[in-house]
Amino acid sequence: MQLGEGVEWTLHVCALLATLPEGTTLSARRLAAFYDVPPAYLAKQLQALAATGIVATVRGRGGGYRLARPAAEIALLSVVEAVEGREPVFRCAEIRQRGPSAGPGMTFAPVCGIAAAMARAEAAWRAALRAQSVADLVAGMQRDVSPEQRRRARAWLLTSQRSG
Amino acid sequence: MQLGEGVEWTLHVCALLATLPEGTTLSARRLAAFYDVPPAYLAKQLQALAATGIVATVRGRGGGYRLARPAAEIALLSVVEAVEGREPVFRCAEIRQRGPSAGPGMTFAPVCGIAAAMARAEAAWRAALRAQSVADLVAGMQRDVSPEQRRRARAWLLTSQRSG
DNA sequence: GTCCCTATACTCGGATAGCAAGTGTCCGAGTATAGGCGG
DNA sequence: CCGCCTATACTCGGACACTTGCTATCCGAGTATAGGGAC
Repeated sequence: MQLGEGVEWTLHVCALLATLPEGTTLSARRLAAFYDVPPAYLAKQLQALAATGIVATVRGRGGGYRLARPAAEIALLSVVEAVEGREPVFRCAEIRQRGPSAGPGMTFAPVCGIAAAMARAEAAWRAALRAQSVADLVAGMQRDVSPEQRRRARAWLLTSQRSG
Repeated sequence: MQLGEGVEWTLHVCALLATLPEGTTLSARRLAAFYDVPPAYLAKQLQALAATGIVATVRGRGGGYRLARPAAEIALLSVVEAVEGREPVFRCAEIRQRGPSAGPGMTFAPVCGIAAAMARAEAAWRAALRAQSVADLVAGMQRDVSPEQRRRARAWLLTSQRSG
């Protein structure tokens, strides 16, 4: 079981978009060049973010993506769910109700105990993701990355788009 | 992202094996019949459990599987890791170090902030799974399932193996 | 009747196909910009 | 010189191939049992 690459990509993108000046956007092509990932595939992942309202899109020449709301109001859980879907990680097929021991007229507990146990763990995972926001990521990066490197990245992002 | 069916199957199997009398075993064929799942595929999942020492195997006629240690000492995390693998759910490809902004001589934080955030969530998930044991599953089932149904299932499990 | 031997039936274990979902790509719809033209 | 029109270039968005890993299966290795035969 593994999360798709889109999760890592979109989280990085959200953190980067959060540092943009107001009213600015970044195109999928430019973002893909910045991270050296397949442009078309990254665009597909960003579509999912746009569909759930995490990022807003500006179409046409000079358009691109920007955060739809403040970074502090975007939980990591929202991004993960947007890309990976909202369905639970553990799917209960109710095998307890199958087989010879499950004859007609048999009653079962409303929810399978195993499904409940897995759901508890999953709830802890979701709670941890819900407690962290994109703003936290930005804060962490601004603490870890040197100012020189931030300046360099910012300069590249502001260069003409023909260099991509 | 979804866990394989093997997780649900093996958890049910562990809970069932925990209720067996000492010195008894259940074969993969019999377990598959009990839950109405593909026998060969269930056997494959049980191999993973045997490889990590969760269940012990008895080969030859009349053999089968039994728990290798008390149910209270088998955390759900052990079962999940045995079937799904120990690799982290979120894989960090270090895309922060790629692209044009990552020139030579650039230094990065020891761990990516995004990877750290995802690791925190995953740690919460693992902790919740580690805090619950197979014995807890058994206790929950004995509380929810009616005695009549338990008797019926037990009777089926003790019947001759030719009826499979 | 008792012991031993053999054949059997049942078990686990790993190697082998099929399929779904994630991965990657492409082309069409849409829009702000840039340039040219007319007034 | 100013405003309008058109062509363009760039953008997002959804539809179409490909690859990896999950799903499912089969056959071989191994062992306790059951039965028959010899003593």
